[in-house]
Amino acid sequence: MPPVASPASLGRLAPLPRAFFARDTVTVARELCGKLLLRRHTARTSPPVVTARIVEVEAYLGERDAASHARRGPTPRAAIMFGPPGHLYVYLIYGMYHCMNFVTEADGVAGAVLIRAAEPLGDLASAGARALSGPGKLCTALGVTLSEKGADLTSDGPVAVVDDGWPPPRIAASPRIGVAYAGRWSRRRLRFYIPGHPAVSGRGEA
DNA sequence: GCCACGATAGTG
DNA sequence: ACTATCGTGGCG
Repeated sequence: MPPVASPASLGRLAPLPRAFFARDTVTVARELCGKLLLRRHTARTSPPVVTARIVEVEAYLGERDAASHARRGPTPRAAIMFGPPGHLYVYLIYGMYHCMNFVTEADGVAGAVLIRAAEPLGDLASAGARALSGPGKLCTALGVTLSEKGADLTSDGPVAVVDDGWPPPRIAASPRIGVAYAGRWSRRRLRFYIPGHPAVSGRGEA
């Protein structure tokens, strides 16, 4: 793994712009692999910026995708998936875990990318976190909850994404996790990950 | 108003 | 394989 800049300097990199997210969801998902996640904490007790490298994501397409929360249209929970791209969609699952997604596609078109795993860097790594493997664990570690839902990813808000120039050696695809109920959509290869990366959840199979 | 059910993860 | 725990959305 190549050396990375200090967390402080990463915090000065420009967040990925709205145009990055305003594209086809699969394209955005693939390109998010290897990017850096910036979590800004406001509490003085926390470091100002925590960083992690995204190593696993899933694409959730619009209303036609039987595994997507958008499948029932713009309900109160999922309406944000239909809104402008570059915003954070957070939901509570099983009453105890949060999952974080980035809204994609043009305004009016539903789409989102679920962030499933990341490699802790900087202060997080120093704190002893070996991996942020699984969407629930990732949100717990970063302190992302429903109160961050709707945040703008393209400003210097609570969550942002930056490109530090690290090229993923390779990106693999597989069916999505935990969507067996979705019929043929459960078999589509819409999960993207960096094969062999230790932070990938489950078996990071090649 | 009710109630079954998760885009999960830790324990047995 | 079992289950904690609660917001969401389908249904009445």
